[in-house]
Amino acid sequence: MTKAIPSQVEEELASLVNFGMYSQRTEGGPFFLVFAAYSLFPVIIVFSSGSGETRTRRRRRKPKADGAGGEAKKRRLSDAQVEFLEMSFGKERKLESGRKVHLASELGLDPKQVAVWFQNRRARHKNKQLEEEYLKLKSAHDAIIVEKCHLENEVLKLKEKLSEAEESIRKLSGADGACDGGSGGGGGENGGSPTSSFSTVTYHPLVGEFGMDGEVDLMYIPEYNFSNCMDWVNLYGIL
DNA sequence: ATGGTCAAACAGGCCT
DNA sequence: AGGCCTGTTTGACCAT
Repeated sequence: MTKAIPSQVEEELASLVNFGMYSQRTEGGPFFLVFAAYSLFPVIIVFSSGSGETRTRRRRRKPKADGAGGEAKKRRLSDAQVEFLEMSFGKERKLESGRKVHLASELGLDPKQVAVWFQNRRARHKNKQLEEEYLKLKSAHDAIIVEKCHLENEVLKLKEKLSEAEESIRKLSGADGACDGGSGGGGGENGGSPTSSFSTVTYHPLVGEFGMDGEVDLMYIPEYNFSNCMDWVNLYGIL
């Protein structure tokens, strides 16, 4: 039985509520900045679409007009009302029937309004949690990318050292090359060089040769095949 | 004027 | 059946 409030009641409530209705914007200053970050997170869309993708929602309604033909005005809650509701929400996020009625009478609101406020508040809370979760994952991801870059640099340095060492060995063996006969086996044409094994490594764009398997499924791996770690750094604006 | 953001309100499906 | 969740619409407000 969650029917629309009769228009008379609604008007009375509206007049009760009306008193500080627009003070929130005028006195609140740039409070909208608090919510500006909400639009930053495509991941939130991914999260939330996961549970509801099979639903089909019908298009809908005209603005509600009461029986007398008047327009139902949307009215903001006053600062005091919001503060009270926030306190209540802080104590308990669910709203059982008795508390709803009590809150409504305390605030001079319709119980339906209180219920709607709690619903919307829970939704905002959830969005904020998702946002925080996303930021945590992102910073973990960035840290891993940086780590990967460092490790790949280390690999490059080690490769250089290795080829220098190989060069020295070649020179030394060239010096007594007469002894090398024709067997050549061990070294052979691939030089027996460990570098060849490096050269055949296929680098995963994210985990490289270090295979951080446990982390992979947490990450977004793009199609683009990055040639080196600096591409990642540039892409993500890290370092 | 227009476009963006936010909260209030609504709609429809799901859950208990 | 009633409440909750999620997505959407609407209106108020602000910045440009």
